[in-house]
Amino acid sequence: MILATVSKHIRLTAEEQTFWRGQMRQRTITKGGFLLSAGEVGLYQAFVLKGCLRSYYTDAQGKEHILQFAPEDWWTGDMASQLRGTPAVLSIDALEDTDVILFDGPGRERLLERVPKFERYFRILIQNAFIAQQRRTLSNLSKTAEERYAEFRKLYPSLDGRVAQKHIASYLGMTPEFLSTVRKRVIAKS
Amino acid sequence: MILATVSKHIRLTAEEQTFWRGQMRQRTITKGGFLLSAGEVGLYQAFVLKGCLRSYYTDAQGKEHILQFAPEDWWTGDMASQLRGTPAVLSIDALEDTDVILFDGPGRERLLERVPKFERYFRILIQNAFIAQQRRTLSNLSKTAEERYAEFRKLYPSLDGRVAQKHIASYLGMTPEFLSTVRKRVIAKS
DNA sequence: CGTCTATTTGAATGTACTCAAAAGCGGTGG
DNA sequence: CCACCGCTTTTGAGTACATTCAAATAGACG
Repeated sequence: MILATVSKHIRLTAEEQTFWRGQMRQRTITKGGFLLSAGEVGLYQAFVLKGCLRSYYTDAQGKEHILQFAPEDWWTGDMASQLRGTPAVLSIDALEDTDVILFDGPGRERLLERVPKFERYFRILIQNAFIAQQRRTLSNLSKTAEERYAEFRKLYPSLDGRVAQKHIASYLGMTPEFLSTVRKRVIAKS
Repeated sequence: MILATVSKHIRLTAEEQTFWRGQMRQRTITKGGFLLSAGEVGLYQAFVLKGCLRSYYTDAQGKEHILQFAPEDWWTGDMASQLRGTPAVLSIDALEDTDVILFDGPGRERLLERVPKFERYFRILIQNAFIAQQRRTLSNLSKTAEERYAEFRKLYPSLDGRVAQKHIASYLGMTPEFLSTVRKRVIAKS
């Protein structure tokens, strides 16, 4: 559950937990449904309880590039858009029927005001996301396609085989055809 | 100055400013000198007052991959290492004689304890860094070498021509030879 | 079962890399 | 002040990795 995740980083009183719950809404997104379409303002950050979302960018040629998968216990959202109220660059949709908990900007602000400890929680959350993102940049710069695929399987153990290969290819920045040949090599080795 | 940068995001009393100053140390790193060598624990986050640092990763084949340039007004450091006390993956050295302000972990904790508003400052700081890092990942996935170089010139206007091209190539994930040909094309267009 | 989409396979192409050599540039010492 | 040295950048030829396009196979879902 989400409170278990939160309490790994900060300790909350019963009253604070209640308030926290009051600021969030729950929703189910059916497979193929959207949490956010590029161009809208991304009102929510979402925590995935069950299922899997993907956030992606559609380039000028109409190609989709997956920035992140968000299976169970991951947060996702277009942070730049929510924070600054600008149109979202990212789209977010569901690869499976997915249950999420949603946080809007005002809800977060109310929470931060009432329970300042959450500043810490959010800081740690984002810090970890940032560190992970840096690692990914370094991977892109220094690793071969084969190594990156192997790395993906470690990062998202539950997703290999669960999401379409063309999506994994998109996340890794290669064509599905090429990933197909890479897989043969990687799997042969393991 | 750094306090100008800080006060863009949070308001500080004179007393808080004094306390903040007390937690930081200033240092000069001469060209070629190191703020951090991979393998050590990265004790500091650095704010650059003047000059330019680079943080980079050295891969198994001994190739260097630049993660970030930090000219004036940028923060840098190996966050994962500082936070978790693990050996740094990154090295950080000076491309020019560079004046920095240093923050160690305990200093930051004291500051957060005494002036909790800084949670907010650090959160915003990291949030922006995270958003920027996501943008870079998307660039790597979706843009051509030419477009990425053009983007670099926008992101670091002061650095093109100021740092060696081989370093820019390393940051962009291409060979210096190839960047050289890319430049010809990009500059011809502008 | 049949249809639609995803994955695999293969051939041809292009983009970026390696290696090698020439040209440019900056600093240092004679 | 100029000549030389070392390092960076440019140029070019040959190569490798990844892409595109096309077709065949396999899987998923109604």
